[in-house]
Amino acid sequence: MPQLNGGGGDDLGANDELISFKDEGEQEEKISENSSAERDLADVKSSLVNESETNQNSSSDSEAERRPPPRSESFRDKSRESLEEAAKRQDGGLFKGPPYPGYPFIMIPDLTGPYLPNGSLSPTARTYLQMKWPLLDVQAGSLQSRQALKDARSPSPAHIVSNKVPVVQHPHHVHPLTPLITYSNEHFTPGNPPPHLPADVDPKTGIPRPPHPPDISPYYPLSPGTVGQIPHPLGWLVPQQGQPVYPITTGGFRHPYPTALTVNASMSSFLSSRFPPHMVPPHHSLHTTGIPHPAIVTPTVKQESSQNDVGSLHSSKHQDSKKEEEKKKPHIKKPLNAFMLYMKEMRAKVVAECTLKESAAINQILGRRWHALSREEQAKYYELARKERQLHMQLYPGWSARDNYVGGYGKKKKRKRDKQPGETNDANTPKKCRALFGLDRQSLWCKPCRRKKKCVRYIQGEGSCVSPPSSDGSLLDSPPSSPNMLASPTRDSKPQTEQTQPLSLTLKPDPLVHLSMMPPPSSSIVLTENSTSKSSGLPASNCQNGALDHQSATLQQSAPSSSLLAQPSTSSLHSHNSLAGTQPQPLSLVTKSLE
DNA sequence: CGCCCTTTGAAGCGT
DNA sequence: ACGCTTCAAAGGGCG
Repeated sequence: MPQLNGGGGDDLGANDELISFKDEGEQEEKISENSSAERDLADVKSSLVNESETNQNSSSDSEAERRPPPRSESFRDKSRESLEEAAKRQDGGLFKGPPYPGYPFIMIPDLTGPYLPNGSLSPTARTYLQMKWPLLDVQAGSLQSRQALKDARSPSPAHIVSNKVPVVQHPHHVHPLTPLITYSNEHFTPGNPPPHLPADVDPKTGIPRPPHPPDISPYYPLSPGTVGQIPHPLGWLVPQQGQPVYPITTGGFRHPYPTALTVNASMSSFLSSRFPPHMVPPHHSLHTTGIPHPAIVTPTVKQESSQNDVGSLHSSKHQDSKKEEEKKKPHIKKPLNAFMLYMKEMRAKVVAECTLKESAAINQILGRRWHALSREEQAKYYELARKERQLHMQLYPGWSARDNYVGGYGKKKKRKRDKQPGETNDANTPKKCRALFGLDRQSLWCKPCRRKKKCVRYIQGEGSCVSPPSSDGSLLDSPPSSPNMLASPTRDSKPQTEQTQPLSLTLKPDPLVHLSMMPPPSSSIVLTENSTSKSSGLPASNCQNGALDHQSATLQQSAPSSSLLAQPSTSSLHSHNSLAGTQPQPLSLVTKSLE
């Protein structure tokens, strides 16, 4: 998808979002209404204002409503199933669940509406939201240098991006640092405005904002009390006091982080939100080279672009010195993309809801959820990601993803797995044995997998890589994350925002589901997830999956995979339904053979 | 200790 | 232009 982006992704922007949406929802768009991309985005963004309403309709909200009682603690105790299975089971409960009283993080309403007690926003909240989107008025100014670079490399019209972001509908005066401000204040500002900030004055209008009600949570997780605890939100941001969020290393970059930026309160708040206070080193007396910011990691992994090193690093010819230098260089991480932001935000919730802690499993769940998100919801994250990139760009003008790219020769390759390109993406591509069967069922793994403990790739007919007896569902809903399987279908079925966003929408069609889900769309999710969860035949996940009727769930679960794989189209949905009813056969792997 | 797993998206690299 | 690869987060699993 990203490739589609004509700009090459440099544009930071809207394009990406649009495209991604387009791609993912290609069918959807055709089916539903092929509103122009621009319009979509615009709508999405403008609609964000009324997010509360939207959210209420969204599955998430309903999910919230349906959130079952506290999860059972048993999950962990159970024999550990495959990540996938675990994910599925856990996933079942993800969408449900009442607000967690003790939950450490506060989520912003618009994004996490579903998790709000009532799924509704207080008037204030709305106000807050309304102020959210005036962001994209990015002033090319500070970005120019960097963007110039980018432009040089790629034709992508960064400037256009900044200007074009439809979101710009805000009439407000734009502060030079607007991007940051909006980014931070409006997007990330915690419910409690930073102490240093004059109450809540709208940077643009100068009019004091209504204080954010406590219930309004920051976009990014932020410990409720932490804000106050932090002497100065900027503490770690401001050079004098500490380190910029995206610290600028002495020698790291040609253009040190603009003072203005550092001073920018909003920025700080953003940063603090982006990188929650708890992440901030307790002592704000961080030296400039310190690595207080999560984005900057002590370079175990050195940064390669020597060009970044300014004089500070005497490009000594000695390796030792080089190493030292390298060590000195902070590792500036890539800005988080939309999904990463989403994960970051939601992971805690997922973890909280499920006892499951394995990131792999959780990520699977998150991946599904991501697909289940409505465009609007995703748009938010895309937008955030865009800003993130912008911010990152501003902070590290000279930084390039290349700096962290270790694919080159002689580089310590961090290569993880030798997965075939598109392996995960390929709908046809089965899950890896480990993912499929889990550690507990290694007997089912294919030989290579067993030997290596690491699944190379599922080979049809090979070894015992057979679809799990009852766990059929596993495969099927197995990482629907695989775009082909779920993503596209999902999108297809997903009619725009209004529609609920059950995890695997494709699975929804089940008549049963409809019946039960009539009221709140979310219910569908519940069903699906339940089905999946129980697919393994394991006890319901502790993630509160009990709600669903097991039988229906069971039926459902088996079918989807086949339908999905065979036909990742809306039609599949229906077929699947029928199938589900009549033929509860585990097709997980079988499907593959079909192809 | 360090990589793997897992997810999506962005971006670099190679052809 | 296209496709593949790497890296972002995260934390348990595993050699």
